[in-house]
Amino acid sequence: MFEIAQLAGVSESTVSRALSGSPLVNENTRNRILKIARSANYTVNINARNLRQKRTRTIEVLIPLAEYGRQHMSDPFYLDMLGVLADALSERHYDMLLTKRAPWAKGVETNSIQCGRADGIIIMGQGQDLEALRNFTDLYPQVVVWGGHLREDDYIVVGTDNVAGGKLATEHLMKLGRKRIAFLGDPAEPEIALRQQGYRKAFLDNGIAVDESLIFSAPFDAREARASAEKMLQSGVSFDAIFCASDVIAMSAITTLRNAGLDVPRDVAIVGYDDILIANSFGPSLTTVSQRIQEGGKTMVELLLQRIEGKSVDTTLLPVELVVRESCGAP
Amino acid sequence: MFEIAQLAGVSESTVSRALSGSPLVNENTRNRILKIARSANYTVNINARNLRQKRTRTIEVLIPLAEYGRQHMSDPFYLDMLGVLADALSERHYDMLLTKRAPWAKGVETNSIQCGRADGIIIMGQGQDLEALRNFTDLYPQVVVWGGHLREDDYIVVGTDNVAGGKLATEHLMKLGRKRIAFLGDPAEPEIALRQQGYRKAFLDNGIAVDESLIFSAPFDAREARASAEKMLQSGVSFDAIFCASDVIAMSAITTLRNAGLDVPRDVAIVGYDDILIANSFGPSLTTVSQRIQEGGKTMVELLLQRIEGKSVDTTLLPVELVVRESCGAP
DNA sequence: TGCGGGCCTGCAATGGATTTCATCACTCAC
DNA sequence: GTGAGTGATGAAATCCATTGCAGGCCCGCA
Repeated sequence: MFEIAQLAGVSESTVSRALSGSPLVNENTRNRILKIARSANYTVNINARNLRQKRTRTIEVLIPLAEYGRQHMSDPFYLDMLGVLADALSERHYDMLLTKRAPWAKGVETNSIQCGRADGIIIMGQGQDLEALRNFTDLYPQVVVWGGHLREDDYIVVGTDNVAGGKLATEHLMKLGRKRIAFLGDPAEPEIALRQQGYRKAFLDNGIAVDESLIFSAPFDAREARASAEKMLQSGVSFDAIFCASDVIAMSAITTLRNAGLDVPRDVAIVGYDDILIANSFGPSLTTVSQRIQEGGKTMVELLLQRIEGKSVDTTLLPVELVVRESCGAP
Repeated sequence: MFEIAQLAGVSESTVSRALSGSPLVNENTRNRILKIARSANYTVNINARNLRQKRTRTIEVLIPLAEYGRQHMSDPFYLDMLGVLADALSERHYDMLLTKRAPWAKGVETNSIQCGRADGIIIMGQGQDLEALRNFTDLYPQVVVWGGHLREDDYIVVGTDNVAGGKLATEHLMKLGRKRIAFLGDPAEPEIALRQQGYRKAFLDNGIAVDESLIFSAPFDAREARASAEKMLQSGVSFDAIFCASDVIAMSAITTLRNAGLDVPRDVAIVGYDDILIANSFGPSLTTVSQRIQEGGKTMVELLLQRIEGKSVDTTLLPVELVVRESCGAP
């Protein structure tokens, strides 16, 4: 920067101001400096700037990513969300640091906010350890969490109204005349538990008793969705519809049922949750509860940046909506 | 850090050395300092460190991510790769900066290497503008590219032997006795072009003329794969097998064919490319050419770090292998 | 002529760690 | 007893940009 200052015949202060678009510098001076900087192929050093300004314009995003060792598949939902977040952040000139491990995990001695690597964190999903999350957000409030709305958590949560979503999906199947509607999903994940709650609510509100044998909620995640669907079949329990807690689960279920010679949706109707893009691309396409990924991602970024600026911010509950994607899935 | 030094009764130099694990500091002193630092909840400021050391222990990863505006879907292949990269990088104590836009794109005035944000860049896919990529890597050699092996490019490329892979896939279909094997994929992407080359080679090497009407290579990408498969059907060209340039395309094709009442693989056998995890989870599962995502991701990280350390490094060609995932797809 | 402002610009302090070089206390060998 | 060698620590320079404050200049107005 000193050299640029020399070339332009001004001080470093002026160069700095010119490059950062400060209104304190004269129009002509600025243009001259900009031209010189460009021709010298000069860029300000981000680290020096971060150090001085005590902020990094970087947001950490925490995502459960595929684990190849154990052949664990991560849900394409995250890929969609990542795309939206990348757009929303870059629009506001923020960078995105991607991480798999939670800052409170064992072996992680510090976190990116504390050590000045990021200004805030977006956490995708509450995960299983709700208390660790709560402790962390108590210490570092510059956090937004995607997930379900549990009691009075004091961190900012963005996500759909999972109970309403679960109810919506289930009632949709009821309206189709389905009598034995099963639930498939792992309630260890808070969001899924809420969706299951919505499923139950649909029955209760319609004066029907919940048949517990129809709730398949043994612990599993997407990677085992297919196996679980097979277990459903083998269990001998009869059903004519399934509310699947995610689109990936729904797609697995459809495949499994079809392989078993069943007709979807004639024999068994399916509804999913998420509305991920890939579900459109091959099918059969789904009726699904939209997670409003676009809206949700943008909202998370907005709220986080507001909180970073010190504004007080409230948790956001996104309204749910049932969408039908293309033709051949459940009607 | 000054405060920690005070508490421990030593100088800042010593604290710094103790915290960074320098052998120059006495065992006892180190432990004392570590204990104090922990109890004071102190962490070194990353930006100051980066500034001083002129390196960030951060790698930028460039990925074509989903674009919701135009409903563009990004291939789950990238999600798998992201997981592997995240592991490989964190194992070596590197962070991952995720970006959608190429540093040479319009409106991007600088790049992360130049401004000190990252030590190197991993670029997923050569994309369409080969020259821009070449110019960029000429200026900044700390780059590894995932993609196809084109002539004598001087940047480091990691990827499977796409020609061999294409040939392998095609010959597999030939061995199954298929006579009219189609190709589906967009050769605008260099990797795909090479796979198509392999497809042609399979015919030539077996003394069969290539039927150009079987090559469906109109420009499109994964988002339109389904539409393209439909066009194939409507074209009236008869075929009894398809070599699809990616698993996503293959899955779309399978769906489309089945919706049209065809039996896969009896009427039409399918082979894909990538071996993505999600393909196992719902199906029908695929015969596919493995991209060795795990191996490839690790290799990219290794080579990049070596180059950053100044070692001279060579492009790596991963051998191809045909894998069959589960039961119900093409045999 | 003198004074209050407005507009630019420069000086110098600042942010927080790393690292070179010097120092100092000791030991050991000759 | 002296010099070399070793191990641990500290002082101070360095990385590079930002910013509060002070100052210079010009203008208008009294």
